[in-house]
Amino acid sequence: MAIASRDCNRNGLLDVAGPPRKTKTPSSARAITADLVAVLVAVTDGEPKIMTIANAGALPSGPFEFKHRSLQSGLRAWVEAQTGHPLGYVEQLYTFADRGRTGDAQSPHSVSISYLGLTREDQIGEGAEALWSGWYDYFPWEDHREGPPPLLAKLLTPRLRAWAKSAPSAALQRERWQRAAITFGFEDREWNEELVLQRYELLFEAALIPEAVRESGNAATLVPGRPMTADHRRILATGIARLRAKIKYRPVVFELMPAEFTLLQLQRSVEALAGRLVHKQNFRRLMEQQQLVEETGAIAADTVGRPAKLFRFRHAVLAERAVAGTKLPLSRT
Amino acid sequence: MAIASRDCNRNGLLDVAGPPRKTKTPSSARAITADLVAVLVAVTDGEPKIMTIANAGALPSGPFEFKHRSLQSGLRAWVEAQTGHPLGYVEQLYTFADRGRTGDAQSPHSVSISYLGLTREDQIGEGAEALWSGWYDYFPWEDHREGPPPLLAKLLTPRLRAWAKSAPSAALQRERWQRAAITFGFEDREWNEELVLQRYELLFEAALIPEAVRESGNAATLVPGRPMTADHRRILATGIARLRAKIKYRPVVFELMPAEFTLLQLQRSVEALAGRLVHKQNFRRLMEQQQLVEETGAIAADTVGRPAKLFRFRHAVLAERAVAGTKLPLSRT
DNA sequence: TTAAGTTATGCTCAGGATAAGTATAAGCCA
DNA sequence: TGGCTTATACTTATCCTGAGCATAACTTAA
Repeated sequence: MAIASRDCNRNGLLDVAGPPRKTKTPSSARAITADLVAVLVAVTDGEPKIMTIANAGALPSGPFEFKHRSLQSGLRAWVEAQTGHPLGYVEQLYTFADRGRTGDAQSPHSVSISYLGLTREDQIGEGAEALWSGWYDYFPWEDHREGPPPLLAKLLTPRLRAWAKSAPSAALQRERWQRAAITFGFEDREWNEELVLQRYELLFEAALIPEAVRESGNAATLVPGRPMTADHRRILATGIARLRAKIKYRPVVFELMPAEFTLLQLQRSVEALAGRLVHKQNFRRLMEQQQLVEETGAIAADTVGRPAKLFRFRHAVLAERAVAGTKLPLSRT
Repeated sequence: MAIASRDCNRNGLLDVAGPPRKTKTPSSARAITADLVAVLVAVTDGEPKIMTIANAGALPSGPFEFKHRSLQSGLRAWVEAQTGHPLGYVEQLYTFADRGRTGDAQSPHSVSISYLGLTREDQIGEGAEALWSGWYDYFPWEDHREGPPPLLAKLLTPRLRAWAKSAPSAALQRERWQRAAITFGFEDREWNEELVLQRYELLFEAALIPEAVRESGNAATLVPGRPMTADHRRILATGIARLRAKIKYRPVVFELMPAEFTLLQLQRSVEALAGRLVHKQNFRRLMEQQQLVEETGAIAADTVGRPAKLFRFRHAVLAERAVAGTKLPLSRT
C-alpha cells in the first residue's frame, strides 16, 4: 500500500499513491484513541483563571466522542452545561501526538486535541470536581504586572545560567545562554510576553520543571510553579501564549467581560492576560478610535475616585469590518 | 452557529470527574483512525505551488503512524525522502474532525491532522505520483497581483448577491451581503488577503463550490477553481491563510528561497504568497533595517536591466532576537 | 470644611514607522 | 547613442505610538 520512495518508504508515513481518505483502517494497528483537553479561561477581579480538575492538577479532559457535529460544538455544549454560561469564543489550540508525551510508554497511540475557550467565572455545575485556579500559580514567572517577579533574578537566572554552563562545548554554552536570554529577556533585552511556551520548554529542557524529571527529581533544584498531570502544563502554556497574541489583533477580551464594564476594568483584564501593564490614556484612546466600545449611558457605582462611565462591547464591529493587522509595505495601487 | 443544548451532558464529552489521560479505550467505540494531510508549499518563478497527488486533485495524505518521535519529525522525514530537499519549516495547521466532513457518512470516526510545510520545488522522487500545482488554480479569486481578477466582478459578485437575495428575511439578506462584502472587499472596502478561509467557506455555504454540492450540482452556477477530494481544498485554504498571515511577522519566506537571491526575487515570492504587490523601495528598506538579509558580495548574472546584488538570509537574526509584533499600548516603566 | 487621595478623562508633543514618490545609477539592446 | 529595464538612494507627508501634563469628579479622613 505504501509507495513512497527511498528508505522511509517501507512504512510510508504519508501514502502518496493511494487515493486519500479511503483508508479504512487496514490493520487494527492504526486504530488509536483521541481525547480532548480544554483550556478554559476566565478573568475575575483582574486575575486570569483557568478551569481545572483533579485538585487543580489537571485541565478538564476526556475521551473523544463523535456525538456532535464537530469538536467545537461538542466542547461548547459541554462547557455550557458545566458553567451555566455560554462559551463565548472557542478556538482549536494544538493536537499533541508525540510519542512518550504522557510518560506512559505502553500506550503511545493516543492523540490529544486541545481547545482554548473564553468564558466568565460563575458557579460551576453541581457535583463537579472542577474549580477555577489562577493561571500564574502555574507560571509565576509570567506575571510582570508589578515589574519582573523577584524569582526571576533570584532563582531562574542563576539556574538557567548553570544549565547553560553545563553544556559540553563552549559554543553550546553560548547558544543555551542566548536562548535563555532571549526568551526571558535577560541582559536588558525586552521581555516578550508571548513567549510563554518557549519559556516553559526551555525550563523543561533544563530540567527545572517537575514534569521533566518525574520520579527522579530532587525538588531543591526545581523552579516554583504548580505542576500538572502529563503534558497539561505545556498545553496551558500554549493556550496562554495564543491568547496573549490574540488580544492584540482580535477583540476577544470582551468575551471575558461582563455585559457592562468600565474602561479600567477592561484594561485590568487585558493586563491580567498580558501579564504586564498598559498605558492608561493610550489604551483608552485605542479603544475609542477603533470604536470597539460604546457608552451605555450609565455610570459605575460603588467606586473610589471619580466614577467611570460604563461601556459595552460594540458587537457591530465584528460585522462591519474584518479586524486584522498588516505589516507588509503593500502598495495601494 | 448552532448552540447545542444541555442534554449532551449525559455522556460527558469531557469527563470531568475521572483522572485525565488514563482512559484506556474503555469501549472500542472510542477507537478511531487518524491521518495526516500536508500542505507543502514552494515558490518557483514567482508562482506559489503546492504538492498534490491524485492528478492534482488531492493533497498528500496518508494514515497516521506512530513510528516517529513526533508527527512533525515523521512528516519531515517523509518530505525529505520525497523531494530530496530538507523541509525547512513545519507547522501544524488544524485538526479536522467534524462529522460528515468527508461526505462519507459510514466512517465518520476519523480525524485529520494537517500540517503546513515550506520547501523548494525540485525533482520529486521518481515513481511518485506527486506533482507541484499552482495554488491559484484552486483559488483563482485570491490572486490580486494584477489588480482584482476579472472573475470577481463578472462571476463572484453577482452570484454572491443572488445568494444573499435568496435569504428568507430582509435582515438575513443584509447580513449575508455584508459578510460577502467584508470578506471579498466589495463596495470599496479593502481587500484583505488573509481571509482566504472565510472566502472559501462563504462560497461553500453559497453552494458555489463543487465540493459543496457534489453529485447534485449543476456546473453552470458554480465558480471557477479546481476542486479537490473531500475537504482538502478547505485545508489548503487554511494553509494559505496561515502563511499569508505569518510572512508578516516571521521571517519564513526565506525557507522558500534559494541560498542566494536578489531583493526583487524575494519581493516576488512575498507577492506570490500574499497575492498582491508591495512597494519596492519600502520593501527593500524594511528588509535592510530589520537586518534580515546580508549581501553575499556577488552580483546576479543573466539579468535584464541593472544587475542586482545577491543577498542571503541572515540566519543569525533567529538567534539574536525573538521576532514578534505587538500592538498594545504597553508601558515601558 | 478642607486637604489629601483616588480614579477618570482630555490634550499635547516628540519620535518613529509607513506609504508614496522623485531622482539617479547601471546594465542591456537595437 | 537613445531607449528600455531594473537597482538603489533619498525625500516628504502622514499617521501611529509612547509618554506625560493637566484637569475633573468623586471619597475619605483630619
